[in-house]
Amino acid sequence: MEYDFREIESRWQQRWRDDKTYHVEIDPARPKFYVLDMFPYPSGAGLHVGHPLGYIASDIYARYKRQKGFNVLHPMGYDAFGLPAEQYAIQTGQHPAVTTERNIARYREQLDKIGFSFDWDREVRTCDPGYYKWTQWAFLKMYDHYYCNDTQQARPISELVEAFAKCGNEGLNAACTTEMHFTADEWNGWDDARREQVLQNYRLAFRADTMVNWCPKLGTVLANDEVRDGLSVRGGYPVEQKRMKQWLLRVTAYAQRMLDGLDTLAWSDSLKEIQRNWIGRSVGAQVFFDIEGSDRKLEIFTTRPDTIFGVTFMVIAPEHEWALDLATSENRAAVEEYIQGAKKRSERERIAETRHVSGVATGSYAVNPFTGRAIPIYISDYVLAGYGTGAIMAVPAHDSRDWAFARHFGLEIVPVVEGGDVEKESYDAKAGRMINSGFLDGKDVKEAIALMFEEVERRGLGKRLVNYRLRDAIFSRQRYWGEPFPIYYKDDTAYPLAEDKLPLELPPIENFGPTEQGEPPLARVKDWATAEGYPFELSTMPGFAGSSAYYLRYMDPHNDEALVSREADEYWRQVDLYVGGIEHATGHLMYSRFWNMFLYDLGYVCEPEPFRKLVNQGMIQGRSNFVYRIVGTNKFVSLGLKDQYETQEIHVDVNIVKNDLLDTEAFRRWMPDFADAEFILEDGKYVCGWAVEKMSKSMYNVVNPDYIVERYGADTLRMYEMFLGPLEQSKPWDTNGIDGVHKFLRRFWRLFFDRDGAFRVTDDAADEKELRTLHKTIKKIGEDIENFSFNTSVAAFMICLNELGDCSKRAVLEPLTALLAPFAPHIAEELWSRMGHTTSVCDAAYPVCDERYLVQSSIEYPVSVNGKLRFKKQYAASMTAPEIQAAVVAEPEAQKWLDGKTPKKVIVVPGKIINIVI
RNA sequence: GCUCGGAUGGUGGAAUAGGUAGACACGCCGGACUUAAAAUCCUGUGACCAGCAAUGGUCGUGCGGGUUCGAUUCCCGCUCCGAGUACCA
Repeated sequence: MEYDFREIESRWQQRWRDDKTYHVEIDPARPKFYVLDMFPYPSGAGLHVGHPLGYIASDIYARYKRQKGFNVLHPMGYDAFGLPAEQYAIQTGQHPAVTTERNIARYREQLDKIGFSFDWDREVRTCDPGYYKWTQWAFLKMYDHYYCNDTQQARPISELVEAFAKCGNEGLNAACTTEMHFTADEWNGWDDARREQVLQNYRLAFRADTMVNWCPKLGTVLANDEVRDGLSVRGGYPVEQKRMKQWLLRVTAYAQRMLDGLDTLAWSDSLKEIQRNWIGRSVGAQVFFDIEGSDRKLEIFTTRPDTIFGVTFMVIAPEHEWALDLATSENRAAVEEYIQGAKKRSERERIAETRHVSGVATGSYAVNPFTGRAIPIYISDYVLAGYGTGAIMAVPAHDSRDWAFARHFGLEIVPVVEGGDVEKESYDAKAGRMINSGFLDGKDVKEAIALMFEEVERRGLGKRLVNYRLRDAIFSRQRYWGEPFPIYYKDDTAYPLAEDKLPLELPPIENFGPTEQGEPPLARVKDWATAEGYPFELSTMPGFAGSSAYYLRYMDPHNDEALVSREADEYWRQVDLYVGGIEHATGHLMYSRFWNMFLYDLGYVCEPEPFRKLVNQGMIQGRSNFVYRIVGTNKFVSLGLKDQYETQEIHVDVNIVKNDLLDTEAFRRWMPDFADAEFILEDGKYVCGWAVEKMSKSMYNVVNPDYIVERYGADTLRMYEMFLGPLEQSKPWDTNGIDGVHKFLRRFWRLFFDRDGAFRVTDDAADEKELRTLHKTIKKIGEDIENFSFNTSVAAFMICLNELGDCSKRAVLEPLTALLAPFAPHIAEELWSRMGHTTSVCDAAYPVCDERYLVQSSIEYPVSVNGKLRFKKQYAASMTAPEIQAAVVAEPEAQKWLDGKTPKKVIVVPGKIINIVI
């Protein structure tokens, strides 16, 4: 009987649907396990063979855990709001809701064919009003809270209002946009609008006038993680800096907790490192420098206070608010020109000119508080307005950028750390002996930093300060296809919508572009206002809003009363295993952690961290094939002969190439141009060239999982994707080689049936050798799954089959079928039921490894003489190292090499190796 | 520039508390079955040298050193590739 995977797979997939095999409910009697995949954005192109990689890995793990007795939550949904659907809508006029729905249906169809154990009753879609109600709800909660630095948690804004009325903001230690000071009398004298303005300074979701990344082509602002190299991540369009009034989330308030939390997570070191760099904590000193002829003091931040004696000038950013004020009358024109020039240049141009020194003197002077000398203040765009205070103390001797600037403008360079030649280049040393530094002379750098912190504080020049690179997240997008803000305006003052009015549903529109006035698409909606006529916010929320708490919603997806019930949250708690791409390291994975910590502060969730263990699957690249056309002809020459001609390399569809051999007939049919193509073959074959490239339509290297499932079956696809290589490694998809895995499944199938198709599994007792193979395999597969080493576990199955030979004993095949079930669930279900089981193999207990069968009675030792392998010898496993030592020296083979001499020493590594040193 | 990874046969990849390098698979060579093909099965397959052969020897995990009886694994110095980040003071 042949292995008819098509029939088997479709029949079992139907059964699983009908029986709701993968439906889960809270079960306090069983331990829970939550396995989550990063949910996909349903693009119009559908899935290619790379997308399911992570889903297959997590599915194997989820099924394994279920067999181990866990109540496994393994849901799936769609990140359905987003830019591509909207861009498509602008071009075609098709409503994003329609195209999104269509794409989701296509995704679902493709996913179903692979045999995942998702509980589809728990599906969420971020664009469902029933879902985004809770996205809006969380936003309102953030709007209604501030961050208290003393207690290190979010607190209700009402507490602030109370405190302000009593004693102003004196002694308040809260996260805020800008430092401000006011008294209770002042507060009580202000009207609502003014008070609201002050409160916005503290709210965790707030509106502020800040520099934002504006992408004219997309017509929207973007968060920092959505911009790379001055271009938008989506689309690759130029991004400029612009001052705009926008909604933001105060993620910076949680910087330290997000940093500390990393230590509690089972994430890869590289991912943690990416987040640490993104948060960018640096400890330093805030120091105020006197300005000559002014009451003002210039505030700077430095991580190297030890080098203050070497400060010979200061630099402020062109955007610094004092830039114009500091310009003396004779320098004013030049300063204005420089500021204008800096403003005009885009972020990209600034990056491109990175090493080009430019700047202008203000004409003003500050005073070095330690040397007492007057030092000039410059303006230069190498100082960033957005980091620290937008002003620096320049130490040209020990900072390469300051050095280049000093050289360009002929400024003094005073070394303060011994070593290096500051005439040639800066000496950016973090260790060494201090010189030219008064009371610090002779001290070590580390010691000097500590002493300087004390000295700066003692003299009242400033204080120790921690700075973060992390910026608050810009939360509004001037787009249509996103969650509307539950915010309305009265005279430009924002007010929150009452919670019972949620969800505020996205109104239907027909034209999706921005208005002529450049307003977001929602401005086209008549009556986009409250019942009282107050207009709603016109922008919508960004992509990361809907994906920040979706893992919570899966726990309790149909709850109308809460994001997640207390009962569901306390049972499922957090994601135990999260599988997804590394590209979300600084976006989704940061925002989710922030969002979760906030909900934790408010007592809505019981775990501070959302994702305990995280595995990043590698990217599947494309493997392109090429044919070589002789220039000016329609003749194609095989790879090995192409150097004899002048050829042109042409991408060819990988689906008409097998094992790098071209199907020439299919090639002629592929494109009209090639219909009368001629071929110059080698050994009667046309061999194609190949290269690893990104998987994309234009390279003709996209492989559709549907095609693989159709030809080889879902079980083969699943196992082959795992067999391809280590899960976390990026690797090209190569359909060559899939036969090996398919062959394995067929061989496994044939152990159960004889030539005539009769079921031939016997109840004979398994022999010693078979049991040893079985238990070795049980142990290996179990360990491999725990380590996410799925490629070696597939190999272990193959080895097992090679060792078993033609074994058809139930005692062996039954546990092996259960073992195989997570990898190849369809064939396992079929064989499991053929063996007489009426319950799903999903619920079969994971086979237990009997260690007795792993113990060997004797061990074959490789024996080396002076490190070189010479012969092999068996010794009983019970023998001790000294016994083996004595025995091996007495062996005739050993005596041959010893030649009568006594060995210097005999090294015995029990169970491993013997080495005789002469 | 900084940070973090990586480099093993024709190919994908195994094996690192230092201990028989190349598991498993693809591909390829040869063979069986077949009118033939597909499918299936068996055998060989890192390179080089010697031998009719069984077999034996030398080299071999990016490069150069070191530690060790023994290094793909540890240490030092490079080369190349990939990822992240980038005037972060």
